[in-house]
Amino acid sequence: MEIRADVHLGDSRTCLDLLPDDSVDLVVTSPPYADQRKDIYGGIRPEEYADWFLPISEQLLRVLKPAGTFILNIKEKVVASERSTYVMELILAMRKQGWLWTEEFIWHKKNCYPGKWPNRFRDAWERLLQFNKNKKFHMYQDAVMVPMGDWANTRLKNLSETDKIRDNSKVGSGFGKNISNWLTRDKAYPTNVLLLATECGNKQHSAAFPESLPEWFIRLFTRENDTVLDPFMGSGTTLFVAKRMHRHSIGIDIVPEYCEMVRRQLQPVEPCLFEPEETREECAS
Amino acid sequence: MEIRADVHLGDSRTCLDLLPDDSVDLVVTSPPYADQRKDIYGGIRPEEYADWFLPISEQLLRVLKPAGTFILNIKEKVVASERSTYVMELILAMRKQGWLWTEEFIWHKKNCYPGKWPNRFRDAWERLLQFNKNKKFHMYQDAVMVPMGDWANTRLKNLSETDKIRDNSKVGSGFGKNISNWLTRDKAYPTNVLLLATECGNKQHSAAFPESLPEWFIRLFTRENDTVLDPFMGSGTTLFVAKRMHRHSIGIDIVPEYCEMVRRQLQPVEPCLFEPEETREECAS
DNA sequence: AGCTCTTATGAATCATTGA
DNA sequence: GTCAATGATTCATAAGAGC
Repeated sequence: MEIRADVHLGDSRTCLDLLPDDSVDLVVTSPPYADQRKDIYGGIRPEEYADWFLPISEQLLRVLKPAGTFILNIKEKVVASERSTYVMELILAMRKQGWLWTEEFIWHKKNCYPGKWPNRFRDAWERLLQFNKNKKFHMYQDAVMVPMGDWANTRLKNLSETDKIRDNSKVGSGFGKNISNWLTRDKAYPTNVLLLATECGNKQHSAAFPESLPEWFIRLFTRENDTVLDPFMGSGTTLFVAKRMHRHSIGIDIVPEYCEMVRRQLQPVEPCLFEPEETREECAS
Repeated sequence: MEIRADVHLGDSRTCLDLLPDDSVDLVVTSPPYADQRKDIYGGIRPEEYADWFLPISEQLLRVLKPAGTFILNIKEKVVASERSTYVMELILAMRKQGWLWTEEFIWHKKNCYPGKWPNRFRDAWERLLQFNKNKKFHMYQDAVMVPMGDWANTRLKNLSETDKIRDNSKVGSGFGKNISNWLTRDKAYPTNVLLLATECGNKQHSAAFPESLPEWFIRLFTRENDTVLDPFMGSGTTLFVAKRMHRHSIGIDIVPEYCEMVRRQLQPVEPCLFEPEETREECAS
């Protein structure tokens, strides 16, 4: 079966109209935070954030399947020495819209941004809010099991001293490329805290989250041939991960350059081997 | 100078009247969560939680010094498959009361309670909400610095095995015995995520937080001879830590047994050596 | 392959300066 | 006075080079 990956250029406030009701199994996205990156997205002010986002979440509620899940990655910024309250106000408003606020996962960032201020420490965590349409939803817990403490004990001997000291609890994070290779009897269920590093690669999108983040939620809330939606696609991390995991995906972004770039990278690489030079260059870019 | 540790038996809603204005440097407490421990505290329903807590926070706002800090350890429970919103509503209400919501620290629990549910993972984190009266408050950041990664990398190899083991797992959360002995250039400021284990001791109080938790905030927000208040004292962890760190402390609890127990344990142990048998027993209990 | 060393950089925050 | 732009500050991690 062919795995689809559709990229739509446009504003999620209008583009989501195109999607049919009850057609998406998982929405996972990281919208622009309030007052951030105003050069690209227009910069939503904290006090206007809920009003800006609610029409979008209303559409998401429509296109999501009854047993589907919506994961929202967000963090409030500091305004005048206080944490903004717009995320809390958004949660309260989305519940009135009909969403269930099922859970709040924490992304504990191993390598957060440096800095020093007189009355504040470095911010090392973000929210991963889970919303659902119904109390019953699909959750494939076995797909994200992590190696047990025993594994960590034996394996940790081979790690550097730094690793031992700074991070001696590998269980509970739930990440790793080779999770599927571990045997069931050696695995445990993870917690609602995700301990992983921010991406350090040279992504052109200024706020790309690490691949392991959508990967974990796609694994947890979908199966093969399900459909994943990211209404703020950005550099396309969610779509690439979904394709690799054999899930259909839909991405929406308002920036033409992102859409072009993602479309290009989504094309299969293999055919290039049999095509003339000039085409090969385009595929390789 | 004598370090005071006062224990008041009674309800914080009325007992706090006894304390003068602007007299406390730090409030750190873990109140009964909604609908928890109803056998002891009466069990506050989630929808009534803010109304129940607001008179107390109003008193705390009064007794706190202008440059003081209020740390509130709390986590919403799950009600009907959803996270309750009473913590968010409390934050919004306290801001209207005059509090500044300066920061939200995360307590990342290394060893959280085991268990398995069909649509939920283990809860491995709690909120540590920081409130202040003013934008300017006392914060002694140097007191909680942690060794740097590079330091661990290069220097630890030269330490003995004993030293390695003894210092294990203290890094990253700002805890440890000899932090003050390390040179300034080898230390880094911590983040707003506290990675520490839940206490495994056989405390009689059902919700005792680990000593390192109040210790960290006492170190960060007070100096010696300052005053720390815990309006929900419980087993008295905050008071014991404060006394050990040479801070005055005030504890309030509605349960007579807790008050008696804490008063007993706060008495110095040395005099028992010169007292008759029956008194010694009481001190030792 | 392993190990060490170097380097770039990531949804930051505050104080100050300028419009 | 309010708002916007700039500079100073800072550290864990991944990736890559070199041996």
